[in-house]
Amino acid sequence: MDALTINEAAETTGWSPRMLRYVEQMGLIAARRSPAGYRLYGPEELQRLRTLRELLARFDVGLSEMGFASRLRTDEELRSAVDAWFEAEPKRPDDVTAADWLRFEQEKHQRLLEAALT
Amino acid sequence: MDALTINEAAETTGWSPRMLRYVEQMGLIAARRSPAGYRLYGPEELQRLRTLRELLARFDVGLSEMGFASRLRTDEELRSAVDAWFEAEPKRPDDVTAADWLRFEQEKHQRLLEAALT
DNA sequence: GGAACCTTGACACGATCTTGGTAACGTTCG
DNA sequence: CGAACGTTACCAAGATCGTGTCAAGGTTCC
Repeated sequence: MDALTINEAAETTGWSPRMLRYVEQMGLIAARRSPAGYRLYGPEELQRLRTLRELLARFDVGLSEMGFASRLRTDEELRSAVDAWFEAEPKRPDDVTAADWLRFEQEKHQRLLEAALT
Repeated sequence: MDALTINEAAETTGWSPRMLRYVEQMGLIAARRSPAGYRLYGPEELQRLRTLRELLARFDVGLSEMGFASRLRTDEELRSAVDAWFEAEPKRPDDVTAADWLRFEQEKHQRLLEAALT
């Protein structure tokens, strides 16, 4: 049975148990639970936890920022609102047509992608 | 001459002057400057400022989170690192092929889109 | 049954973020 | 020139983040 309990997981990942719960609360890595409610970390989660640490350190990113990134990819409405805002960069009127067409194409693929993943 | 100074811009957008400077510092909306260094807000910026307010309020998002979203789309290395991390969701090996192909297609369009906007 | 674990919830503290205010100084314009 | 406005730089009150710790109680297992 290859699943570690929270203290063991903390041991091998470098996070504190407290932080593992926090990471879960941020919606980033939710361990599955034993029948009694104990968190169980499999190899997948352990690896992701280590990778997450590297990522945060390397780019000086915070957990809450990763939490937001997570929101961006689960909340479709938020994502498109944010995308729309950024895409409204100062542009001359003629840029619109081509760019908008491309955007439509991209979003079509996006929808296909999401449909394929459900 | 249709450009407002910072206090006027604050008036019509609902931001405080202090916050307009802060928004700029977050890398979200930089007004152009007069020869003397005064910030000048054109209709584009004013509209974006209003939209930004709505967005933040509607989704309960903070400026720093939008700042991070901005980082995500300018720092290519960061973006791919974050994407990679999220894509490493628990998935069975067979899910990969179709989804990955679609993702490739989507990214191709993304690149085209970015090229078209520069 | 008791030691050693797990759970959630709370309090706490330093660091950082948000936002306003003020000071010191340059610009615009009647 | 002087009033009204802009700039940056700094201080400060309150909120949030990251993290530890502790309490009250359930689980595991010898």
